[in-house]
Amino acid sequence: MINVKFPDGSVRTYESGVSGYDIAMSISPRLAADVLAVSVKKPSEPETSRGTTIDLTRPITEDVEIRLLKWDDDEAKHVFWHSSSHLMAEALEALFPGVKFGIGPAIENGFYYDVDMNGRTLTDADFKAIEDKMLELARGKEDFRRIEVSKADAMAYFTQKGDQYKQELISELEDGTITYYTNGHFTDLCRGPHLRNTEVIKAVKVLSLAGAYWRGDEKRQQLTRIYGITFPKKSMLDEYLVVLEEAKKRDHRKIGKEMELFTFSQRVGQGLPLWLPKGAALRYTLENFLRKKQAEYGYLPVVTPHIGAKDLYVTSGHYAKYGKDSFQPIHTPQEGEEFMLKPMNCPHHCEIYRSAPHSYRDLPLRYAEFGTVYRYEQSGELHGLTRVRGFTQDDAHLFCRQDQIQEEFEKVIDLILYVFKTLHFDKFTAQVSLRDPKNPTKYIGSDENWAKAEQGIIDAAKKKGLPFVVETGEAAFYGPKLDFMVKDAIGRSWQLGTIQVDYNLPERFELEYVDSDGSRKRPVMIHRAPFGSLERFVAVLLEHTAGHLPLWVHPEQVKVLPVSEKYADYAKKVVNLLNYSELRASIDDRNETLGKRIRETSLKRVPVLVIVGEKESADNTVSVRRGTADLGTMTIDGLVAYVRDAIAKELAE
RNA sequence: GCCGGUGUAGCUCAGGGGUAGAGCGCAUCCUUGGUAAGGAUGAGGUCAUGAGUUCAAAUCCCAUCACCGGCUCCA
Repeated sequence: MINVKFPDGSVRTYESGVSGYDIAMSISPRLAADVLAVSVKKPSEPETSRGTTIDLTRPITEDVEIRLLKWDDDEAKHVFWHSSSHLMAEALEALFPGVKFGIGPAIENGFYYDVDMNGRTLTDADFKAIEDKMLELARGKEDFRRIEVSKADAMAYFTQKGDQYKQELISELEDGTITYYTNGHFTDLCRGPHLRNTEVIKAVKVLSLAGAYWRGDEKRQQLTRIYGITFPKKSMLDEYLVVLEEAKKRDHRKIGKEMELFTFSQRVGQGLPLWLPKGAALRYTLENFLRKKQAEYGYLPVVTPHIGAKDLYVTSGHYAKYGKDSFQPIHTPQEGEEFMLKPMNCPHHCEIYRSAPHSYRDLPLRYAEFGTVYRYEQSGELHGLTRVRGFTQDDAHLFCRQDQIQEEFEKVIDLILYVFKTLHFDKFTAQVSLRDPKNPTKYIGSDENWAKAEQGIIDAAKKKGLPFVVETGEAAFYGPKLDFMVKDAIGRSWQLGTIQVDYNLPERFELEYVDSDGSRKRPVMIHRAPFGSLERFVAVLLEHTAGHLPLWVHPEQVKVLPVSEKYADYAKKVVNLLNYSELRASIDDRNETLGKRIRETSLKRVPVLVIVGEKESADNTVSVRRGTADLGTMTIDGLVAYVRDAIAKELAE
């Protein structure tokens, strides 16, 4: 007999070998019908462990804590979608005999399977057939059966089947640990866990196709990745599709067009954004906000040119690393003279540091620049404002002594958190990016410097109490990073703020300061950018707010609507007074009905609407509306005070 | 760069082997309005670009370019 402890603390006793499904049934058949998988945690596992998810049908043979997982648990969804990928594979095999399979995992929303179609091209037109087949198979109530196999048998099976991808995977597994899962006519190499059977899969949608390199290696075969999603209820699928549609409405490319913030021109070139007047206003507001804050933090603004001699980047090491994949050198009438468009600001800032000798007393020095840089991103990578070929970093480089790193680093974290907080980015992830020890040629600098830098970042993040995830192999080639990642409307993660500790560029540029004992020492460099880039930051800000920007950054804070053209002069006077008070206001005196102009102003997401007519012009007042709320009549001074106060409140939050 | 898709008016899109449509926007006129779409008239397109098939191509084929979804990459 074994003891099974439930999340509410109660304990029940069962025969050894009881399954999760049996346990659920023993409580209620209704529960058993809803349970998709079970999580078990052995007493030996640490307190923090979430337990291990296993098949509902697996025998449990020792005392455990269990959680019966239903759809609302992420672990259950994961099992559901993983099983769905097997169901899709079965459908694919039925529809396209001879198809070979790579891997087919669950993802955050749904699942995919990578398949080799033997040269056949799948298109959207095939989706319906795949969905129908999946539903047909699901209705057949196929059990998922777990089978343990020997490595030799597994290899023999997939060799006979001619699936080289599975053979490769098996070759890397240890004998005795290999399992199959079979549903219907489809058997897959798989660790599981899976659903009991396919019957619970009631709604199926094949979403999209993509090419995906086998094992993520662009030198290897490209497989067809088929994305799909499934649900236990048809209505859930419908809801999901609505949510997807809604998310698309928050796409910054769409909002940017609607709000007239930025555009692209094929003539100017791919990935080179053109900022329209309103977009420029938004950018300037963000820049000035940060300029002011950075001044408080002791940053010194510098300005450097958009190009630099090629040798500058040879010195920094960037040329060796990225030279081939960059915009190529600019030639001059002078034979052999070459310049590069600057792909980053650090080498220029290093040269500024070198322009004069420095005492230990001068440090830290914090050079800040909104530096526009140009990177020849692969064409397939370009994406709205989030990935472009010309962009402006809110860059700064801090040169400090070894004993100052910790404090400087923490102050940078404070600054970034301040920026994020002010703009209500509360759902960011802090990510510590370390080098990949298996791939040392990707990096420059000594092991010792790397170890120091990596430890410094981790210590600082811990000291600030910042929860972070560690990603190995994500470091820059000259140093580790602490990145602040934020998701866009459809869940893609983008790096915004970044802090990097760098022992390598100071060495390559032979930067020095004179220490208290008169000896020459090497400063440490911290690269940092709270926004990351203005372009990407604006993009993510637009998606987060769906374009309903905070008043303080909004490029069009107030729109003044005269009731009829008789009051246009008064309206202009109001606009002038607002502009004079440094508020961004404009008039809409088009020959349209008031109702229509109100509608359009609202649709354009202008936060404050001011309406003036006979009454207002007679007694020097305005009628104010914020969104859909009528704020009544105020004096013009009262309006200025109101808007200023609203802005101050936003900035203080 | 790779896989798949898309490209028709400023925007959103319909159409489709016999030389082009809607709504919105824009212009002009009427209307002079009180809190989410007033009316009329009009301008605007080498149907992304280039080559091909055809008596005839915006439509079919190919290439190129750009964009979209992924993959790879991201100093």
